[in-house]
Amino acid sequence: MAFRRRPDVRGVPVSLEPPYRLAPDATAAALASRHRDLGAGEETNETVTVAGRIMLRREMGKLVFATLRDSSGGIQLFAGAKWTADFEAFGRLSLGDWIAATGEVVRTRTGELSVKVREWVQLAEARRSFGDKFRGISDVDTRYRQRYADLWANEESRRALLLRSRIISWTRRWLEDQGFVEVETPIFHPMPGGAAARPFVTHHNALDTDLYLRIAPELYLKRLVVGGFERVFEIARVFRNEGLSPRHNPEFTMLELYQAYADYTDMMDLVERLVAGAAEEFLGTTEVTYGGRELSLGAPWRRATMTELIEEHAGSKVDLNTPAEELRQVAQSAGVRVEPGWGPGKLLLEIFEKTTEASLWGPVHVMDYPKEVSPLARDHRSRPGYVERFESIVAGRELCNAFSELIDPDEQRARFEDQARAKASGDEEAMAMDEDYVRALEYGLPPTGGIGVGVDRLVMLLSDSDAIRDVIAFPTLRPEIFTSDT
RNA sequence: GCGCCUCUAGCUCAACGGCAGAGCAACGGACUCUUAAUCCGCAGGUUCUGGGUUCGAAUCCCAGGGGGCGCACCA
Repeated sequence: MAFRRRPDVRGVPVSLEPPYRLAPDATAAALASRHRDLGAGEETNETVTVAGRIMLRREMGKLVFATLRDSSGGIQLFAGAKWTADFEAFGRLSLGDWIAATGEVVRTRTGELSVKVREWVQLAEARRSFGDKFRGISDVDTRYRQRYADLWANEESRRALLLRSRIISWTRRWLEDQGFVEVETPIFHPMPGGAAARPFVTHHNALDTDLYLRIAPELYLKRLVVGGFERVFEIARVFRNEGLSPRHNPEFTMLELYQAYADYTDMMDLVERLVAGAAEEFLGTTEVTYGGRELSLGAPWRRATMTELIEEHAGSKVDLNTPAEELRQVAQSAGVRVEPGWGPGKLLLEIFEKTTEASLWGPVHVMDYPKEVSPLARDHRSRPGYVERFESIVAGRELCNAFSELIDPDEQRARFEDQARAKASGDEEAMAMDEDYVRALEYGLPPTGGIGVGVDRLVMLLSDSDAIRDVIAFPTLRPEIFTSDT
């Protein structure tokens, strides 16, 4: 794409060299609130320095009005030949230029709060245009690739990223207030584990060994619980080598936390309080709309078992005791491509995902997954063949995955062995035996509840975004090919 | 990976087989209270790329590239 290189500001440089530092002493928002009562046509003696980008400009002969925007909002600059230094040059500023302006706070006769510019300096030139001054940039590719331009041009983009920052910060405080300790665990893993996903592989030269970018921090966080951190959490960037979609980015952020002495029902309470609390904090209500559809995030959320939900939505009464042949038939008639190695647990999960999950709007905790598909969760206390695991569906999507953690080292070893067998027979996402993790469990992991929450999805939910890319500053894209005219 | 859609001026979009256009931005000018200022003027193109059909292609066809959406996979 070609760009406009500004033809030297009509031969006269607006300023020779931007300053190295400056001290703006007012923001647009602060001025607006401080001078709310200033009447039209009134002037103050208060001299301020504001800084930001020129967004709009209206030339009126010997007067120039410009709209300056800083991170707090916008304010008008009011320049006039009679009182503004370098007035001619002021009128030649481009939309998008950064400037600092000093002058008195006034309200114009037509009622616009303004800084009456005495002195000003150009801080940076915008050689490229920010697009249509009214419609901004809407080309999706340009928006994500040139996020710096998108963020200036589109209020919605800014708003989503700001909300992301605030949600993460609020979550951190919220957890710390409850005694959780934030930790950092390795991103390089000698073997991928803690989730079913294909990893990215890299290589360490000095150790001459392959390392995997983590697909989940889970196993390290539980090692920390073994080590005595009774309540830990990590806001972890994780990496999964899978397809891109409006809801999937290869790197995404997961909040994982582990709480000793808790079980999965405690995790249900916790996620309800987290999501409802964040909604209350940032939207002022737990009654939200997502994609035009109503959603009530207030606790408590519905709790139902996977088999109950299948019966409700698919009309099939199936569970782990259903004869394998019948399960296979139900799965096939639901459109699942059944593979030979699948046991009843896998079939049940597939039936659920195909027939039921998409029609759930939520919020609902889908409880009690088959043990066969949950290698890290503890056996259900009363339902043989199931584990104490739940996923919460909110706005039709999986928001979190949690369980009463498996704490028995022998059972964990057996589960890993099953996984290793699945991997050997071609399941690329199956886990491998993690000897060190089993060893950690042999030192004793107390009963523990754990949960992983998709942070990007939480932000999407509260910002009413339908694309994960909207809540990630720099989403993964195919690398751009640069040519001479880009 | 497969299917469908899409790509025209810096930006947002028209033209849909018959002279490539508009608004905004840019550039020159007028204007002492504008608010997407207004007005006058001027300039701006490998219509994503390559090939084909046609008297004639931005438009139809084929191949490639970028992007979007859906499916698959997943959170």
